[in-house]
Parts: sequence; C-alpha cells; structure tokens
Amino acid sequence: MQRPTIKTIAQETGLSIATVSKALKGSPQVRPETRALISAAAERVGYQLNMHGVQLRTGKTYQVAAIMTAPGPKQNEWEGVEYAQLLSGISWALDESPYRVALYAVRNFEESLETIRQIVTFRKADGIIISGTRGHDPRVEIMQEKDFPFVTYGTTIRNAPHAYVDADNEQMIRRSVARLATRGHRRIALVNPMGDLAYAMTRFHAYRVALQASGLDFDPALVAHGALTPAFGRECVLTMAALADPPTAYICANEASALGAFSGFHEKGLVHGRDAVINATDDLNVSQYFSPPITTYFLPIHQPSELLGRFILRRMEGEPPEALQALIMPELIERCDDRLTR
Amino acid sequence: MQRPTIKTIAQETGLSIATVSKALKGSPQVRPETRALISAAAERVGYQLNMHGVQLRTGKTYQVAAIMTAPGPKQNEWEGVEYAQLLSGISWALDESPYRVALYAVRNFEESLETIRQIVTFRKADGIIISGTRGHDPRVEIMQEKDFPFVTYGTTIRNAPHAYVDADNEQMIRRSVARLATRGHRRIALVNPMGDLAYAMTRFHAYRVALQASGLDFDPALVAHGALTPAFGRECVLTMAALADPPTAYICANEASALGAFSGFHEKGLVHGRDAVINATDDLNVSQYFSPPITTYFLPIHQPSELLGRFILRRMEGEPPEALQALIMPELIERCDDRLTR
DNA sequence: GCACCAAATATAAACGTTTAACTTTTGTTG
DNA sequence: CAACAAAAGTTAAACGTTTATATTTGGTGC
Repeated sequence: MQRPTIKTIAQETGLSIATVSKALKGSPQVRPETRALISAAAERVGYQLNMHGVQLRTGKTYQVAAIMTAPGPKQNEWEGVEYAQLLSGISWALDESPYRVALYAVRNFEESLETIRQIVTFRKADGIIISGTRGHDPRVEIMQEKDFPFVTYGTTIRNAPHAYVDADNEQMIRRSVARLATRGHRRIALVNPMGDLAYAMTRFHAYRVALQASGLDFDPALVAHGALTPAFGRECVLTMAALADPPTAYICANEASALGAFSGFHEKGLVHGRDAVINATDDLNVSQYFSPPITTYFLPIHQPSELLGRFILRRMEGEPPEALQALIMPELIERCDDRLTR
Repeated sequence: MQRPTIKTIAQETGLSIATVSKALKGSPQVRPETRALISAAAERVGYQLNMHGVQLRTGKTYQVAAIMTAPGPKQNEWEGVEYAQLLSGISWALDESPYRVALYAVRNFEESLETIRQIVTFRKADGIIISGTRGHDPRVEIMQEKDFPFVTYGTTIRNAPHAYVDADNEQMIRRSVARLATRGHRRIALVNPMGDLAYAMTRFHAYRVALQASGLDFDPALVAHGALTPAFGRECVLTMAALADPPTAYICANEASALGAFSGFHEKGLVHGRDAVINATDDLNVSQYFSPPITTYFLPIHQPSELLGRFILRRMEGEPPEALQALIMPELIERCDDRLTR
C-alpha cells in the first residue's frame, strides 16, 4: 500500500489537490465544512505531510543546524560534556514545531566557519545555533551579512547586535570576587576559558573591576586561560600553588576545571577550606558531589538551551534579533563557608 | 543570482539534464570526455547538488536519526553526558558521506518507541541509532519487522541478531571481580545500571559467575540497580557501608556513579584504599582526576561512536547485520593497587 | 431574472532531481 | 560498405508539494 498523499485525499473527497493543500494548512480560502471534510479524510487515510515535497517547493529545509565544536577523537579529555544537555534542550524546544535539529560536529573554529559558510550559501538549514562565541566572531558576521537567522550561546563584544543567550558572567564574577574578599581572601585566582572567547574577556574584565572595587591588587600570575578540561584546572593549581604567595581561592569557569583543581589539591597535599577554596560555575549540578561540595553559581543548562530553541524559532519567523537576547543570572549555591580555617 | 542546478550545467555545456545527472554521479553511460566537460562546468558555476530534489525523487532522506534519551529538564542530575561525544563521533563518521545526523531527543523509553515508530513508518530517516538497549527491546523488533536499517549501542539478549556496538561487559566484570578477589576482597559491591537494560543483565550475570569462580558468596545486598547518576552512586555507598558486613570494593558502571560513590565515602568518613576501594568503567577518561585516581576499564567513547557511524552507513548500503557486530574490550588502567592497607 | 461581486474551488506550472524508454551516433564485422 | 550492435545521448515523466491564475458557484441588489 502506498503512502497517502494529498492526491489520495483529493480523490477520496472529490476535491482538487490545491483545495486540499490549502485546507490542511488552515487557509481561510476554503470554507469550514470543506475543511472539516478534508481533515476527516486525512485522518481516515492516515495522511502525513511529506516534507520532501514541501522542501523542494518552498526551499525551506525545516532544519536547525546545531554546530558543535567537540575536541578531536585523539584527545581523551573531559570537555564539552554539557553539549548533550544543550542539544536535548534545543531539540525539545523544537518538538512541537516542524523543525528538527541537524547536528554538525566540527573539530575546531576554522571548520565551524567553513561549515557555516556552506550552510548559509547552500541553505542547508533555516537557522543556526552556535556556541563558543569569540569577542569578535567572523561566523556571526557571515550570517549577519546574508541575513541568515541564528542564535548564539554566548555574547560577542565587537559584533552588531544579534540574538543570543548567555549566563551573566559579568555579575557572576563580580559577586564571586566580592564574596571571597569579604571572607578574607586577598589572593583570588581566575581559571578562565580560552582567551579569545567572548566570555573569557567578560569574566576577565569583571574580575579586574571587582578586585579594584574590593581594594585588591591585580596579579597576572593568578589568571590562566585555557581549554576548560580537568587537566587545565589541575595544571593551574599545580602552577599557582607553587608561587611565593599562592592563591587562597580559585574561581573555576566550569565543573570540569573545578574537578581538575581538586586533583591538583590532592597532588599538592592541599586541603580544601584550610589552604584554599574552590568556587565554580556549574551547568550540570555536579559540584554537589565533590568532596567536599563547593560553592557554585548554578545555571541548569536546560534553561539556556530551551531558550536557544525558542529564540531560533522566533528568529526564523522574522522577529528582530534585538528582541531575542537573554542574559541569565545563575543562582548562588553556598555549600561552603569558604573562610579559611587556619 | 540564482543557485545553479543541473539545468544550468546543461545549458552551459549544451547537453541534456539527463546526461548531466548521469555524469555527475559517475555513470558509465556517459563517456569520460563528456564527464570531464560536465565536471568542469559544474566546478565553474559552483554547482552543488540540491538534496531536496533528490529526496523527493528517490524517497531517501539522507538522514540518520540518533535517538537520545536524556533526562527531563526538571531533573538536575549529571546523566547522559557521554552523549555529546557519542553524537560527535557518529557525526564525524558520516562526514564524508551525504548523510547527516538528525537528533531526536526523547524523555523516556515510551517516547523513544513512539519516535522510532514514526520514523520507520513515515521514513523520516534512512537509518536509526539507538542506545540504552533492553534485554528484550521492542524498538529493535519494530525496526526488524520493517527491515529498517539500524545499529544499537549495546547488545540485546532475546532479540534476533542485529547490528550493534558495545563494550565487552562480560569480560570486564569477570576480570574486575577476579582481580579484586586476588587482592583479598571478599565483599565486592556491584553498582549496576537500571535492571531492564541489557548490559545490566550481562554485568549481573558475569558478576555472579565470577564470584563463584573466585569462591565468593553472592549477597543480594551488595547489588544495586538504578540510573547511573552521582546521586545513585552516593546512595549505594551510604546504604551498603551501613551493613553489618560492608563491602570493601565497589564496581561502578560509569564515572558519574563513581564520583557519587566518592561523595558517599566523604560523607561516611571512609578513606579510599583503607576502608574500601572504587573501581569503574570510564568513557570519558575523567577518573584520573578523582582524588585519588582510581582503577578503571577505559573505553574512549569516540571509538564505539565512530564505529556506530560506520556501521549504520554499511547497514544502509545493505550489508547484513551479522557482519556489523562489535564487542570492544576496554583497557584496564590500574591507578591504584586496590589492596586495603589496614 | 439579470448583472455583478465575492467566495470557493479548480487548473496548471513549478521546485531539482532521477530514470525508463527512446533516438542518435559511433564502431565493428563480414 | 551495408548491416547491425553497442555506446552515448535525449526525451519525458515522475516524486509531493505550493501558489498564481483561472473558473465556477452562490448570493445580492435592482
């Protein structure tokens, strides 16, 4: 038995395929009785719209491209794990819509640029979602130039306004530093993402401002930029703890680097709460299982990711990008007092 | 300027669109000189195949559906994080092919069943990849019934032969138990996945066999089944450590539950290596950053995931499922001696 | 009962590709 | 060089939609 098409329904009802097509998409051009008749027939024969026909005719793909920059297979490091939740959040947000998530895994920034160029020029998708934005991001420029709908996870700094979702890194760092300063910390380390990423810049800037506000000196030796793996967090602690005047607090940009920092503590024989403390930003609510549990700013990742999905839908419907910008303030979860006990 | 089609090339070369079409897909029906001519013209005008036309004409979708069962947004637990790497591995394997990964995030088993039914009956994809297989998996049955190409991550137990990729859980558990027994452990706990999952059964069975082989008694109190979150790992330790005769070793099914087990140790004041030890299976190579680092069976997730991608390609080309089965033995990484020091 | 208009429906073409069936060209053979 | 076969190329239809344009239907006012 063949899969039913609008032709089937046309024959079934004795109407033309044009009328059926219009009726099925609720056009006011066909009167309600006819529409009901058609819907009934569609139901009866088990009709489902064939997207290929629509796509060919309209040029729309009904795909949202999610560009996922994942570390190469050779690199066995715990990185980018939050992508799973990010993707599922987006997928859910699109659930009721005709759109699907098409995954484009790329190895690095250049590849993502090339992929996006492809998608835009050959219209392989109707919208794009990217993350890991840079201060000045050429991918954003490409899409803006062609007026292609997109949403970024993460802001940019020197690009024209566009749709984005991000955590409020500025506030987070300011409050983190202020809180630690209040608790007597004078040497606060910043374990930051790769320096070219927009949020690394935001965090760094906020860090300096906050230090000043608390009357603390800035020491470049207490700031590190790198891929947010456990290896990096560990390395930071090993290096900084060896300083003549080592930090008493580490602000880690994610849970992976925080875990690595713990590993560094273990290696150096440092005790959390006695020698130094670790604070972090947490997407996955995993810091509560660290030993000991640490203070974090927690932003459940499903929140921004669902927003990304909703934003791209609205953007594809033509809503202006300025209306689609969200900065979410993560919630402070104090699992430690974070005053040193010595 | 319009996007070039085969029609453009036909005009450009003075040939018919049929010849162009054949030439571009390397049909032997067109002679090499003509083919070269056409290729050159295609290159010149920047031609790219429009998939929508192909899809409509052939009925093929060039999509591989990846079904991802992710925990609901309300549940803030660290679960399913390895999916990110799984997906990117699959995506890479498909890179050179015309196929793309279409993501279907579902909330639970029933939804995945329904989604698969949809995909199969309305041919929304050409192939499906699922994970979290059950001992007897109705999803597998649906696809087999319709002779729909698919590969599972994880074996099944009571289903007809099909394409799969899995870690060799049987061997892993046997060797784990034997190794711990050799090191003097008599009370070995098994922190196992949900009981209806195929690999939970495999592991449990192997566990019992291995206990017997080592002359150890089986105690149901030392086995727990549940969602492999840190919460679960923690809960297991809290419960089992309170037993009259508590375990001296915990075999955790993944790194998340192992992390949770550590959290349980911390809570109970247990010291790793003195009171008990934790062993685990690790996909993400994160256990090396635990404090202390633990002994694991390590299977870098990109390995099975790329295999999944390659297998689904071959399966869609008609290769029989029996030829597409892989059981991979993870590598033992001994980071601890695992003998108790007391 | 007629002209007119709006509303409802029908016709036909188009999107880009593949492919069965047909025609033309080229090469081989006796 | 005729006869034919094989090779190379062409024609035309089809896949399932949407939509501009055309046609039919029914209702209104006079």
